[in-house]
Amino acid sequence: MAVPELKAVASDLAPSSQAHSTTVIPISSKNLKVACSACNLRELCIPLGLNPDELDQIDSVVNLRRKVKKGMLLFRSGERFASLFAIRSGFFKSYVASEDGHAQVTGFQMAGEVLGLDGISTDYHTCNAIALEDAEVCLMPFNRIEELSREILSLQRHLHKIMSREIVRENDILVLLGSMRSEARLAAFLLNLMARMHARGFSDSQLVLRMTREEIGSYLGLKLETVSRVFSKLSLDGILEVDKRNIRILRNDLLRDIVARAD
Amino acid sequence: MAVPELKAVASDLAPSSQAHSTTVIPISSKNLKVACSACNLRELCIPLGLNPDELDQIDSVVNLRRKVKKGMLLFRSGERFASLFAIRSGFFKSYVASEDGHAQVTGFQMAGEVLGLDGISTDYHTCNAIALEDAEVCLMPFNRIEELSREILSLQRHLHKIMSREIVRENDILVLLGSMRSEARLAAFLLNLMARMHARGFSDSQLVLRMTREEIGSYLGLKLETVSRVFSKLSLDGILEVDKRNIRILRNDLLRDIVARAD
DNA sequence: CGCACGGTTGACCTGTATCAAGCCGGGTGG
DNA sequence: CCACCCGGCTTGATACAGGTCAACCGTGCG
Repeated sequence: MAVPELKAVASDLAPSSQAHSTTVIPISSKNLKVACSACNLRELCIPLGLNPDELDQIDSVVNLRRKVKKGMLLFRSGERFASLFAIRSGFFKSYVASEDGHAQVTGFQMAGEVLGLDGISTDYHTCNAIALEDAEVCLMPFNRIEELSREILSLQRHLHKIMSREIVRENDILVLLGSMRSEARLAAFLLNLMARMHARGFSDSQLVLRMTREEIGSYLGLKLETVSRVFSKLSLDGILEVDKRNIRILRNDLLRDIVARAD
Repeated sequence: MAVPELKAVASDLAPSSQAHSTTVIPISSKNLKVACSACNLRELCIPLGLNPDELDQIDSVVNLRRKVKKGMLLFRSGERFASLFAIRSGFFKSYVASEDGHAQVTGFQMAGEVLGLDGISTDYHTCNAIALEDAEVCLMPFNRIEELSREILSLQRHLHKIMSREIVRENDILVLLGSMRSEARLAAFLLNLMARMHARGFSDSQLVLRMTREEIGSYLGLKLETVSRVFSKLSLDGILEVDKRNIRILRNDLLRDIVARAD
C-alpha cells in the first residue's frame, strides 16, 4: 500500500468545561465569515451539494468557535462528550495517557479534520487533545448533528464516511506499526503529513513539523533518538534536507520506495 | 488502562459477490428463529428498548443470512461495499494484504460483532475477512440501515456508538503496539479475548484459540516464534496452562500485572 | 546570564527477528 | 493399516534493529 493515511482524528470535549481553552466566540449573522456556508474549509467538514436551506441549518448547528492556545488542552480523557470539533486552524495531537504518566500519541490533526469521534462510544472522552500551535475550532454539538443528519441525507452520509475513514486510517497505522521498520515508518509518516499539507494548498516538498521528535516517536512506536537517527540517515542519503523542524523532501520517489519495499 | 479492547471489527462486503461464501438463506416469517427480534445476540447488534413496530422494521432490514465455511472469505479488499455483517456464530480474522503477499492481521471478530465498517468510507472494502471456523453472518444492507436510522432514533445512536467503539478499540491497539513488549502484548491479547468470550457466556479462565501463532503474531506485531516463546514463558511462570490452542489462565492477577506494569 | 528544552551523536545493551532443527498429530494415498 | 507428509508448534543459536544511557550543542526565554 502507498502512504498509509495516518490517524487524523481523535476524541471529543465537554463544551462547558473549565480550564483548557481561552476564548469562546458566538457565531452570529454579524460575523458571517466564520459561518460554515462561507468557510473555505467547507468541503472538508460538511458535504457538498447542499442547498441554501440546508446550509443555513448546518450554520445553525455550528454555533460556537473556540480558540485554543498552543499547549492548551481541547479536551481530556474522562470528560463528558458533547461535541465534535472541526479544526479551523492550527495543529493538534491526540494521545492517551496511562496512569503511570506514559503518553501514547494516537494522532496528529490539522485544519479541516475532525476531533472527538471516539467520545461517541461511551459519551466520555477516551483520549486527550492538545494544541501544538495556536488553533481555532468549531464546536458541533453532537446531538444537533444527529438530529440534523436525520433530515439531511448527505449530512448523514458524510458523518458515516468521516467515522469510517477514521477506522480505515487506524487500520493503516496498524500495518505500519505491525510490519514496518523505523525508516519505513518515518518515511510513511512524512509522506502522509506532506500529502495532507499539500491537499491544503501547501508545498508538496517542504514542511514544518509541529511536533517534537519524541512525539513523532511515540506515534510511530520509536524512541526519540531513533527518530533523530533516521532523520540523519535520510538526510545523509540525500533523500531529505533536515534543519530542525524544517523538512524538505528531495527524493519523493526514494521515500516511496522505502515504504513500498517495507511491505 | 486495563485490558485494551482489541480490534473487533473490520470491513465490508459485496453481497452479490461470487466465490467466497456458500449458502444464502432468505429470512422469512417461516424461520422466525433467525429474526433479529428473536435472536439471542440481539443486545449486541441492535439497540435495546425498541417497540414491536421498530423491531419489525429491523427484521425487515436484516433480510439474509450467509454461511461461511472455515477458510472462506466473507469479503475481500477492493470489493464494492453494500452491507454490514453481524456475526451470528463463528470466528473471523480481518487483515490487509500488501501486493507483495504480506498480510497484516487487523482484528479478530466473534459472534455479536460487526464486520464491514471500514467499507463505508469509500464504498469499497479496504480489508479482507476470512472465517477461522464455520460461521454464519446476517447481512445488513447499509443503505437500509441509514434509511431506518433516520426514523429510529435509538438505531441511529447505536450505529454511531458501534463505529465509535471501533475507533476506540483501534486506539487501544495503538497503545499496545506503540509501547508494550511481547509479554505484555500477549497478556493484553489473552485478557481481551477472554473478556469477550466471558461476555458471551463462556468460561473466564479457559479458552480455545481459533487462530495460529502466526496470526496472533501478525496482529500483535511479533513473529510466531516470539509468540510461542512467550506462551512457554507464561506457562513456565505458572500463569498459564498451554496445550496447543487450549489456554487456561491460572493467575489472572499476574496477567493483569504484566499489562499494567508495561504502562 | 544561565537554565531548560529539544535535538544530535556515540557506545553499548537487549529484546526480538532470523535461521535452523526437530516434534507432534491428523489427513492422505499406497 | 501403515507410511508419509505437511502444517502448526517448540526450542536453540545467532544476528541485528532499536533501546538505553550519556555527553554535548544550540537556542529561546525567564
